[in-house]
Amino acid sequence: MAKMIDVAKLAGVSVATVSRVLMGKGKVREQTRQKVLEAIKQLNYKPNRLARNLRRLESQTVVVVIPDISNPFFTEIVLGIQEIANQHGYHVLLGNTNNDVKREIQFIEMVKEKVADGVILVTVRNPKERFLKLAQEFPIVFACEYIKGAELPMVTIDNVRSAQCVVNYLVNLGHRKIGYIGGPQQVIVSRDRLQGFIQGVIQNDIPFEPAYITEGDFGIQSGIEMATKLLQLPSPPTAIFAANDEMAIGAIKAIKNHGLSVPKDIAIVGFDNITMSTVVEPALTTISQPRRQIGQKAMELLLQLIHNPMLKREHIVLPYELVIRQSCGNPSVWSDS
Amino acid sequence: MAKMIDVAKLAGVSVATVSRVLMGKGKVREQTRQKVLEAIKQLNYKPNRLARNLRRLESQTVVVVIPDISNPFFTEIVLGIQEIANQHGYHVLLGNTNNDVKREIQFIEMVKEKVADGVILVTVRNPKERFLKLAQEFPIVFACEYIKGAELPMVTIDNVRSAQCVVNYLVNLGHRKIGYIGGPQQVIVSRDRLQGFIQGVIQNDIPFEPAYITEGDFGIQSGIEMATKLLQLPSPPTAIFAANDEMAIGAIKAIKNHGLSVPKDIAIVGFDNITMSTVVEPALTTISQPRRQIGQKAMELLLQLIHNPMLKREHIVLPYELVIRQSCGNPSVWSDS
DNA sequence: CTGTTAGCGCATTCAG
DNA sequence: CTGAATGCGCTAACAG
Repeated sequence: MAKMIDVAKLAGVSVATVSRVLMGKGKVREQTRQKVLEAIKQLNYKPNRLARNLRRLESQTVVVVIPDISNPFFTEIVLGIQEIANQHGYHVLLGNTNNDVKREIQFIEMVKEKVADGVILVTVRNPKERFLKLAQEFPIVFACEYIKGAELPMVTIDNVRSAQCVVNYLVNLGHRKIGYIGGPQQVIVSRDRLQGFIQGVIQNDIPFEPAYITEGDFGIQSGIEMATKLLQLPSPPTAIFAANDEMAIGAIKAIKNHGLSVPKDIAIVGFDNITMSTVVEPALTTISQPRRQIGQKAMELLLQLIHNPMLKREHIVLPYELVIRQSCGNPSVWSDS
Repeated sequence: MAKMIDVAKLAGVSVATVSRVLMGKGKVREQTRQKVLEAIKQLNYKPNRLARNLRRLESQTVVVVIPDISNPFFTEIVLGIQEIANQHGYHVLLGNTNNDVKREIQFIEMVKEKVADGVILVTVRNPKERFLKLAQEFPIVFACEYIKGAELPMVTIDNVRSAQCVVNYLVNLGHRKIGYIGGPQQVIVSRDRLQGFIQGVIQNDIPFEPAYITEGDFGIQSGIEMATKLLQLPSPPTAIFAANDEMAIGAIKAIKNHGLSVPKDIAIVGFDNITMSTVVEPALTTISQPRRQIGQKAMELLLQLIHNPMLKREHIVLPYELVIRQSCGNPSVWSDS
C-alpha cells in the first residue's frame, strides 16, 4: 500500500507538502498541488486513517448503541444518524446490546479507547447516576430514551402527551372502557406512556380501573397474552392502547382468536408506526415518531458536542403524530387540541 | 486520559512490561503483573486502540456492506456476523449502500484506508470483473449474494434448488398453473430463483406460460402490482410464488382486494421468512434461509482470510428450509426428495 | 524476567 | 510557499 512518502518522492516534494494538499489548508503553489495530485492518482494512494487519527487524537467515528438491531424501529433512527454522519465524514459503529446492561457501558467505553469520538444512546438501562458521570467525561447524546431530570443532550418526542392524545382520540370515538398494555417499567418511555395514559383517563373523567392496566415486554407474544387477560375481565374494555406496535399486533391476534372483531368489537391503537402496522389487518392506528429526524438531530447534537464539549446541554422535543388507519374504525382526520 | 507511561510510572516498571501484561504474552513475574494490574485499575486506564492498531497495522474492524439497513432480512445476518466478530474482539462497521452502486466500492476502499481489515458483502451490484480485482487485493467475503463462476469466499444457500423445491411443493398440492413474481434481474439471487422456478415447471411437465412470469422490485407495492397483473390474465394462476416475502405479502393484499381468498382461491409462497410473514393473514408459507448462520460463517471465513490471505477460496452452501404455514392451505409436513 | 529503543503513517510546528 | 524534524500512544525486537 502506497504511503505518503511514496507520493512525496514521486511528486518531488516533501511529505509536509503532500499533507498540505490533502488537508486543503496551508498555502501550496497551484503547480505543486497539481504534481502532488497527479502522484496521488498514479499511486492510487489513500491516506492511512489509523495514522491520521492517532496524530489528531480522534477517530472520526461515533458509536450508536441500540438494544436490538433486528427491531425495525431502531434501524430507521440509525439511518438518520448515518445520513448526517456521512455528510461530515464520520463513520458509524453500531452497538447492539441485546438488552444487556453491561454492554451498554462497554460501548461507551469505546470512546475511552479512542475507537469512537462520541456515543448516541438509543437505549438507557443503566442507573441514572452512572450516565450522569459518563456524560461528564464523554460526548454522549440520548435519542428516544432519555434520563429524567438531567441536563443532558437528548432528542425525544413527548411520550406523556402522545399517550394522552391517544386516550383523547379514543374517548372522542366514544370509548369509556380503555385497556392499556404497557412496556417494561424499567424503560423510561414505558413509564411516560403509562403516565400519559392515566392522565388521559383522569382528565376525561373516566373512572380509573386498575385491572385495565397490564404490562408486556414490547414483544408480539406479550401483546397476545395481555390482551387475552383484558378480554377475560368481567367487563372487558372496548378499546386497547398498546405502548408499541408489536404488542398492538399481538392484541389484534388475540382478539381475533376470541372470535371478536377489530375494530367493531374492540378498537386498537399502537405506538411507533413500524412498517408491519400497515400490513396487519386491520391496519393499525398508531403514534408515529419522526424516527429519521430523531436520528439526524441526535447526530447533529453529537457533532456539536464533540467539537465543543462545553456546549449547553439541550433536550430537543420533536413532534409526534397520530396516524389514523383502520383499527379504530371510523377513519377520519382528528386533531388533539 | 491516562496513557501507558502513566501506568508504567505508577507501577514502577517500564512501558514494555505494561504492554506485556496487557497483551498477555511474554513472561512477567506474577508479582510485577499484579502491580501493573493495580496501577491500571487505579488510573482507570484503557489502551488507545488507535495507537495499538497503527503499530500493528490492523484495525480490528470489519465492514459489512448491505443494501438496506431497514430491511429485516439483512439485520439478522448482521447479528450473526457481530456475534462471531465480538468473540474475536473485532468491531463491525455497518455500511449502508441504499442500493447505490458507488457506495459499494467506497466501503471496500475503507480497507485501503485501514479503517477496516476486511469486508463482508451482502450486496453485489457492481460488475463481476471489478470484484475479482478487489478480492485479489482485500479480504472480501460474499454472503447471500455472490459472484457466479468465481473462486471467491462466499456463503449462500442454493437459490436455484430452493425455488425448484417450492414449485415441487405446489405441484404436489395439485397446482398446475403457477404464477411467479421475481426480483430485479440485476440481482443474482433473482436470476437463480427464476431459473429454479422455470426448471421446476419444466421438470413437472407443466406447459411453460411466459405470461405467468412477472418481475417486481422486492417491495410490497410491486407485489401488489404484479399479482394484480397475474389475476387479470384470461386464465389466472391458482398459485403464486414470489421471490421474497414482501412481494408475497403484497400479492396476498392484491388477491384479497379482488375479493378472492388465500389459500382457497390462490395459494401463495414467499421467500426469506421475515418476521412479518408470521403476522400477515394467512401466515406465509416460505423458504427460510439460515440467516444468522450465514452471517456467522461469513465472518468466520473473513477472519481466516484476514489472517491467512493465501487461504483457499471456498463457496459454502448452507441448507434452506421450506416453512409451511397457512398460505397454501393444507398445512402439513413435506419433504422434497 | 525486564528495560531501552525504534518505528507504525501522518499532521504540524518551526525554520528557511 | 516549502522542507526538516517531532511526536501522537503503543508494540516488538533487542539487549541486558
